[in-house]
Amino acid sequence: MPELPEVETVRRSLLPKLAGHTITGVEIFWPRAVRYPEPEAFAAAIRGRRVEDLERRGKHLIIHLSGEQSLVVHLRMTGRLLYRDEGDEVSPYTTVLFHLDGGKALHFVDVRKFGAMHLVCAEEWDQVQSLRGLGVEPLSEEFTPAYLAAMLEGGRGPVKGRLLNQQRIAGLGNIYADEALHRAGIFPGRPAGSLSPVEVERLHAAIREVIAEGLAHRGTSVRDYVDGDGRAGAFQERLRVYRRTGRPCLRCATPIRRTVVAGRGTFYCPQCQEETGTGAGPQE
DNA sequence: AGTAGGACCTGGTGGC
DNA sequence: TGCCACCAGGTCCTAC
Repeated sequence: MPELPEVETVRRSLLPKLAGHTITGVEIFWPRAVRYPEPEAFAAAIRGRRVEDLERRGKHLIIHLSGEQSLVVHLRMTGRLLYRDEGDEVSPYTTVLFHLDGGKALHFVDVRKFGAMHLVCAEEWDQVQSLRGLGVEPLSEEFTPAYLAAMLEGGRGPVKGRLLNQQRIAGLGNIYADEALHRAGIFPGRPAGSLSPVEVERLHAAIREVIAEGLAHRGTSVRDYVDGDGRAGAFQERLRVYRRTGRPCLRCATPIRRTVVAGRGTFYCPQCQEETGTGAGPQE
């Protein structure tokens, strides 16, 4: 689920609720969800810690705790972090349950069980492999057209593959990559290095635009995603290609197609996103 | 170097 | 209606 806008929405919804709570205990129902340290050590180390702040990096949610420890959570495909009352129903898909003071609890619910968490101090940061060498944040000042151009330069593989590479840009996933490429009028399978400077500019603007709009609508709820209160997002109503196979392109009415690019289901408009890449771009 | 393919899990959906 | 492939928003590992 969670790409950057979804994880950021979870962060914003949880911060005012979690901040100040002390973790009084933890129940681990699916030990593999706890990647570091070992589950027993994890449980012992997290008990008594107070939540100080919540940060996001790429698709990671980082819960900063007292005592210089941080809980790094990755929701992967179906993970949900839910702030609940103690005694509320616990879903059978709950992998880890944190008990909080004040009669509250934080449930990590994850149907597909791909979600993972690490409890690390500053020196152990490298234990979280997916945080190592993470690329730039797409809404940061570092992410410029020149950065995007350098990132795509010389690439013979599909441009979409580069957009999904977290070492280059942190936080883009399958939905927002497809949406950005459609808005920029670029076929996802085009070789990364084949984009003209004008196309790179358009793609840069489109990436920032879809991420910002996704955030403004509190994320995309296609299936599982909800924020820390269990509320769905609304950006799915504004998707222009993702999961719209056969339905008319909102720009030119050509039926949207599905294909596979970089191993991922990929949606595009064959009219607005020409495979040959003439550079003509989307026609208004 | 970079990319493709399988693995990790389980449930929902589209097509027959 | 019912069944069953196929598909799923992410990342990691291995093999080319």
